Amino acid sequence: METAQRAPETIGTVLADLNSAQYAAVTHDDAPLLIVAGAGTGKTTTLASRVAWHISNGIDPRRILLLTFTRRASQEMTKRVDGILRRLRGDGARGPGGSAVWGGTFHAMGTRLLRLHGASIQLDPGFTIMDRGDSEDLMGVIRSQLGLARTDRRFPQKGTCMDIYSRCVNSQHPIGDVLRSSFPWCLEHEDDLKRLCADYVERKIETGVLDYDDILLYWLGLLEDPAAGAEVRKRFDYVLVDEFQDTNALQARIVQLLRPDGRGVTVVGDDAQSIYSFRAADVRNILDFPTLFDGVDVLPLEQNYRSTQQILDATNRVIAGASERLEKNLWTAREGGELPAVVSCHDEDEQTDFVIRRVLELRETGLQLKQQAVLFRATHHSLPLELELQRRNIPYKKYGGLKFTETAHVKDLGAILRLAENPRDLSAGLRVLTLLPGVGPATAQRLMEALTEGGGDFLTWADLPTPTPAAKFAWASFVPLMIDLTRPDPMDLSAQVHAVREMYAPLLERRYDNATARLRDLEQIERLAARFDDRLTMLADMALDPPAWAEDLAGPPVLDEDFLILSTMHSAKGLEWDAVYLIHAADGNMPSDMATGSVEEIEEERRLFYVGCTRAKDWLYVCFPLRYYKSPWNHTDAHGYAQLTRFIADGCRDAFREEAGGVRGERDTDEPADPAVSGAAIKTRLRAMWA
DNA sequence: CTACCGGAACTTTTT
DNA sequence: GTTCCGGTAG
Repeated sequence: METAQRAPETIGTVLADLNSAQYAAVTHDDAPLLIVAGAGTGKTTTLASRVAWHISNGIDPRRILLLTFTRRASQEMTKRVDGILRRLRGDGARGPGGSAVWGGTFHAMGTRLLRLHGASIQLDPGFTIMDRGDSEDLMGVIRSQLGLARTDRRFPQKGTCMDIYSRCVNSQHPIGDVLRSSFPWCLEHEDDLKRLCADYVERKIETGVLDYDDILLYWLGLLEDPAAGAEVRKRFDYVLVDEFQDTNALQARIVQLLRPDGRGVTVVGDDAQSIYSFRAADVRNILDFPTLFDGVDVLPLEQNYRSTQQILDATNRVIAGASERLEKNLWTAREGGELPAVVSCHDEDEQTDFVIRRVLELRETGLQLKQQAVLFRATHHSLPLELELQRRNIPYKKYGGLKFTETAHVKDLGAILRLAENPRDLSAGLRVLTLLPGVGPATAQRLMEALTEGGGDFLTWADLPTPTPAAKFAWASFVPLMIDLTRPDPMDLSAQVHAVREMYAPLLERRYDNATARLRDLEQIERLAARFDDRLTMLADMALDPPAWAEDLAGPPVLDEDFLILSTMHSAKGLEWDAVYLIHAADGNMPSDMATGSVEEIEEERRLFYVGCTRAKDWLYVCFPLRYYKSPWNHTDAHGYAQLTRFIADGCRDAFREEAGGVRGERDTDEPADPAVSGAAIKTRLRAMWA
């Protein structure tokens, strides 16, 4: 507990912990700055210190905009900044207004700015936000309304349509180019896709709804507007961007227009870790940053504080195969260590066995479960492992994959609140209405039209006869609820959620199994609602930050709780663990068969694999099953043989040691004969002696 | 027009 | 296992 009074420190002593490269980056002047931060080089420390540096120079924190990739990253950053500021003030207690910095994701900050300034570009600041699933649903509705659902020449599914649309917007390329480069199998539908996207756009405009991409688009629009742009620019002296390698064309343009001369702009990133091009992120943004402004300085951070020499050697070899890169020579002072291992397993079950066995062995030596992580390419890759962990009562937590805010019951509740907030919101309305028994797409459509004609007043519905006999009962409680939620004197937010819950509970029970668990989630949301100032803010947070909601819904963390981490490699970005297990590292999964169409795609897979490997501090296990039982959906006993990922097989296999995943024979050979023992390994063993 | 059934086709990564 | 489509009963 930091409650003791301490003497105030100077910024100089605080920065004394930094190495010279970090120090130079932190104290760099206001010229535009690109920090090329290799994996594990203290990027977060550096960026947080730079923010603190600005503040210690007398800059008002509210004039600093700090854009991060996830809220987890932004919280971490804010925590560090606050920590430094406390040291400077000399108080141990929590200081006031610590997080006055504008910090968050592009989407979260864009939303905040659009609420403040949207009116000046004819955007109703009361807009509601569709998450990815809502957008797909709307796309699906239009898709069938336009008659594109007929089956004779199968039209791309709503999710694919959404991908195509989003890709066009984010890359700012015409649909023809996008189809040719990324969705060649959809080329024959180009004209229909155009109609579909055009309609989708119209619907969003008519209904006062923004999707993820719109947030960036309107933000850019705000900046391009002479009057509004000037207002927004006036707010910030400093703009710092984390993970710049994963920004897209729109985001780069936004940064540029926020500070047209580049002064006060700092971006941090690692081109070797660019892994979001499927979301239209463009490595060129970081490679070409030096040409974005005049007088850009580039500072590399090359000392890795994370991994042992042995692991770093291996990961440097993995990335050496990449084509175009910003020059970096990562080195570490953490000499020695255990060679990372390539673990060949007979089949998937053996892989599961191996991981669990080794995880438990390391735990025996004192390494907590949460210091170990299992990483994989696709969310479903972890399913067998999850089953086995459950069976054996080993706690785990999974990042990436299905979010709680994407589960049907949470979405239903959110849609009811969204409809109350914005009665024109079509995706919310159709979702809510078709929840009522006896109401299908057609009736829902009709009711939404009536509501819109009635100016969005839910009394319109009260005057209507019951839409269909089957809906009688639900309709009688639903309409009064909506009227109640839109009263001029609103109840407090928890009470609103409570009211929604009361109406929705019987529908939920009728519709889904394990209703009790789902109802518990909704109770949890009722409690969470108290945190928010208003409904609009809560809904935006739900849409823009699903992971945080997943954590919150999982309940308050138990203090001494320990759990194994499971994560997609994408979600593992920016994190680190003592021991890392990459599973399914076989060609076909890594690189994924879906992503071997072009050299660029394969290169991105290589970087993804690199990101996975570089999460490891002391132990790295790259596992792959030799034998796959194919086609999980048709239950034949067909199987195929797999090979180790080409990213190791092609030329850096000697940076790894070989290990067999089976139990037989590897017991004795594997134990501590290894002469090179890292500091961490010694600590672990020391601890284990008294465990 | 909705609810439900069967067959067919599809399964990457996420703000 | 899922989603999507078309057919059919009420």
